[in-house]
Amino acid sequence: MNGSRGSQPTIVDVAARAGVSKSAVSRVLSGTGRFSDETRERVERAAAELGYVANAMARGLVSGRTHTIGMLVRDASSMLYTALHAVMEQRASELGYRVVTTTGVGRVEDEKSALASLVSMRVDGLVVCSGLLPSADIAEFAPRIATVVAGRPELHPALSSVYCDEVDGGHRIADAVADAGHAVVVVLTVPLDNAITQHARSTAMAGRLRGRGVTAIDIDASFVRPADDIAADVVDVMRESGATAVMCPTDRLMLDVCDALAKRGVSVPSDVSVTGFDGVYPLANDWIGFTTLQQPVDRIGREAIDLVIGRIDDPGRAVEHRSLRGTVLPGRTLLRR
Amino acid sequence: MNGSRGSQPTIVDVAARAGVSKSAVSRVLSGTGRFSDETRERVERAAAELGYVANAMARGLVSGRTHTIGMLVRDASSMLYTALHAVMEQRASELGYRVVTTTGVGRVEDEKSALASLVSMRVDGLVVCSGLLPSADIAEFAPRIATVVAGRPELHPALSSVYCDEVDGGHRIADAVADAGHAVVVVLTVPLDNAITQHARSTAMAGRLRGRGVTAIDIDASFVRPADDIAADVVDVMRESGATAVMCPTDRLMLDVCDALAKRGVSVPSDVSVTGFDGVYPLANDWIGFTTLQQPVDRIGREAIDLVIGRIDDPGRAVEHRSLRGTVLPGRTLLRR
DNA sequence: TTGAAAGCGATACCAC
DNA sequence: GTGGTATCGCTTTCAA
Repeated sequence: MNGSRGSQPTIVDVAARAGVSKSAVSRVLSGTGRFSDETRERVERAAAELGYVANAMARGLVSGRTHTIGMLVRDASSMLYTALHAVMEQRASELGYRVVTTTGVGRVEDEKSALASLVSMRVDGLVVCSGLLPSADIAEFAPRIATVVAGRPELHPALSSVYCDEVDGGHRIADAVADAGHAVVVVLTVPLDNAITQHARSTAMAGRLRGRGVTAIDIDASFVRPADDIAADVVDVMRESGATAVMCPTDRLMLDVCDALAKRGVSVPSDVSVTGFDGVYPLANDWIGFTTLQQPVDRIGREAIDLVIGRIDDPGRAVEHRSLRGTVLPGRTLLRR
Repeated sequence: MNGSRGSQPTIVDVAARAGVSKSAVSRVLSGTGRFSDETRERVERAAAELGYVANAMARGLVSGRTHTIGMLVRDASSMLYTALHAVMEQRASELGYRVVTTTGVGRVEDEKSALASLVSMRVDGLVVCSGLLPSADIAEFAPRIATVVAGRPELHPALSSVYCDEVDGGHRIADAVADAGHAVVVVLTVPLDNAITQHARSTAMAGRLRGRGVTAIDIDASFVRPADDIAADVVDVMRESGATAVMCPTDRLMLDVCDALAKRGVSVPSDVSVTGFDGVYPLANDWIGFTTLQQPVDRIGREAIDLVIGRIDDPGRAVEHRSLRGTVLPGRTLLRR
């Protein structure tokens, strides 16, 4: 069967065309073993003429390696994951690996199946970037596949991880607010089961504020709540308490809240100061001017890849947890009182 | 060999544990053929106990189908591709397909190899989302794999495509500027070889302006030029010509230009009106207030998936080109003169 | 140096 | 219903 119909040419087609055995083709194309220049030339020409692309499945099936790292992201439209994705892709390619990405579409079940799908592809390593999936579901595969959790604090004993120090970050941005002289501050908090990272940072913010004698008022910012409802609460609380600042667990929510506040006649920052968290392009930009905590996304992504590949090369390597500190990105949305 | 070491359990391990043949396991797990309840129960239990995940490579090798759609994106950090990605993932999962994504890291060579890597995985279909890769490189695989180009006008006779009507979009946003009474307008133009889409839209903008008697002044906005240099040119041209508006080929560039202009003491929109193109979250947001042309990303993504899957199911299906119209998203950055 | 043959893990078609 | 067996496309011994 030659490539005349729909199917892809195989190594046998190339061998026939080149007039050599399929073993020879395999050696030439994978650059292993010995072969004459003549053989090499014939094989390469035949392969090119046929538009031959090796079947990674067959190859992986026998070699047991795919040179591929699977990346699970929570939400393809989140700028943070998107930024991580870009960094990892870059770093992996420097190290001779390919990255394939899958995502759940928001529900835990989907993420589980997305992860299983990566496992079924027998990727050499796994990088999980999702604050949603429970540790246990990830750890299940860790004994068999090099696995690293990126972007969330994950202290499971079987999983390595690289993440932004959420507590430190929450403290720093809270310090910025306290330093600016705000005495009553609204903190939008996210429940633990919504997103581990966001819960951690909002808790840290509120804690630090209180530790500094600032009155911190929590408002529930569960994912199910429309930003508009949250903004309504913020307005009410501001009226009752005289709060002068609002701290958000993400830049994204910050944007929605600013928008909703504006529609209720409350303008940022003249009526109220607002801070965010994440600090990823494009929202982290002077012109937009968000005051936020910038996560060290470049380092997180790069080190995550280095960690997985390290474990691929040496499965016995010890589990590591790397906590990286972010920095406050000053902007126009936080005013001195 | 059981799963005690690093390797994953196979169908043989499951069969042994369940005390049945591997054929039986295959039938139960894939739900095809007949089997008794007793068999099913034993197999399912054994599989669960072993944490068995079928090897997609072995499966794909024999079945010839992977139920996977490969998506090539230009740049994982571009918001437009990111938005497309999310929509496609969603739609594909509704239709029982998995999406795996790879990206080049900016260079054509990388994109070619990313594409080849998708082909080597023998994905059932291919969606190419990149304004960078030349048609010929994509078309090469089209006879063998269902291929659709999304997000760029692609009229190659072997490739189906879905895209935003760039010319219409350029006209509409230019009309908005002309309608607002601007008589001299700067258009940031991108060369054809930088990005086909951006070239098309900027050309359309300038053309329409001139057609309406507006003076359009082109400024080169090649990718290699820093936004700051572009902004410097804009300031010079404004001074010489009295231009009152700047049209950008993307929201992203618009953001950078606004920023650079602000740093030169030119504020938007009081000193100069600015428009963008793309209209994707998070920049398309009332609070940020960009006046831009919003691409119909949801429809593009959805229809791209429907097209590939259509061609997977029926390879003989005719090539289609769907041009979808965008809409002007009014904002605060375009002022009446 | 080269080719023949034995798998890799799953499916599908076979008799039983 | 069930279990053997050929097969998918490739890498990898092992002889020649």
